[in-house]
Amino acid sequence: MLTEQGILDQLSQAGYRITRPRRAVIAALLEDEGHHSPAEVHERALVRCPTVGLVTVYRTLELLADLGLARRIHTDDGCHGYAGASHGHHHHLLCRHCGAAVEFEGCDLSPLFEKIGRTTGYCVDEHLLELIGLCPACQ
Amino acid sequence: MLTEQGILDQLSQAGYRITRPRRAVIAALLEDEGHHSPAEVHERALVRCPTVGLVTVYRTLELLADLGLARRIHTDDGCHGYAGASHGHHHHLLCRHCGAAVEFEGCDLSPLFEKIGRTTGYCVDEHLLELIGLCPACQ
DNA sequence: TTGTGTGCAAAATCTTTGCACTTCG
DNA sequence: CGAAGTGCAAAGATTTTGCACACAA
Repeated sequence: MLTEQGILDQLSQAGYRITRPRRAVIAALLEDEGHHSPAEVHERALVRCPTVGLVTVYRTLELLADLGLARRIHTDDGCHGYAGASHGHHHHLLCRHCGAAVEFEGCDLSPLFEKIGRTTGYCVDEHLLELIGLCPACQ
Repeated sequence: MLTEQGILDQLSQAGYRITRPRRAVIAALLEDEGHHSPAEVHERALVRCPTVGLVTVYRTLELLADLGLARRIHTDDGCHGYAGASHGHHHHLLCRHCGAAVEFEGCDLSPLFEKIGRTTGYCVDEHLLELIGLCPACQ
């Protein structure tokens, strides 16, 4: 799990400045394990830095994601969500009928990636997995 | 694989009307294996129904997705993409740098699905897997 | 014929950009 | 001090909604 301090260090090492708005965004992002829209992150960040603008939140989230310090999350409800980079590698399980979404973890696809990598020459380091089925209530 | 005719039948059975714009959207969606933004689907649909509006594309895609006849796909580039419902079994390997896409097969995720099914109570019968990495040329 | 479906235009969101001012280093 | 970072306002892009007309069934 990447801590706030760890992220700040990496930002700094990458040549970016540590500012109050950035601290606030990072803290807001790490506040819980969920993923949040830029607007939600902004709302939380305001608590720590009352002057921070939504624009800065967008820019900071993009920066963090590009540096691998945060992750972009995509779900049916609200695309463009972000989560701390190390908040588990979870995927979504969707109910085709009622649309309920559940997160799950523990997918170990490394063997598959290696196999694919050998076959295609690609260096696979990221993936998107979405499962679709029927939830218990809809079966 | 759900065919255009199959989708039309199901729409009809569900009490929805078969119209030219809807046919055009469905055909556009099934035209290839990829997933596309509403705007892309619209552009393709225009070939078959020159009067179809973007709004109708949005509404039709939403309807199809709700009925399970199309799927919403989320990726980093362009959220809100849609694909034919049965295209779930074609997987893509994308190069993050040059965008090259390769298809691959032979993913055997059944053990994972069973495990997830036991844990969550869901009956998993479809999935979307997308791998992202660097192609040999870009490494 | 009837009411679902459609297109248009406009509204509501969401995201990005330009620019002068701040502030970290 | 100098350049990166910020906030504001405005522009762009995307998605939704209201409404009168069109057309499947």
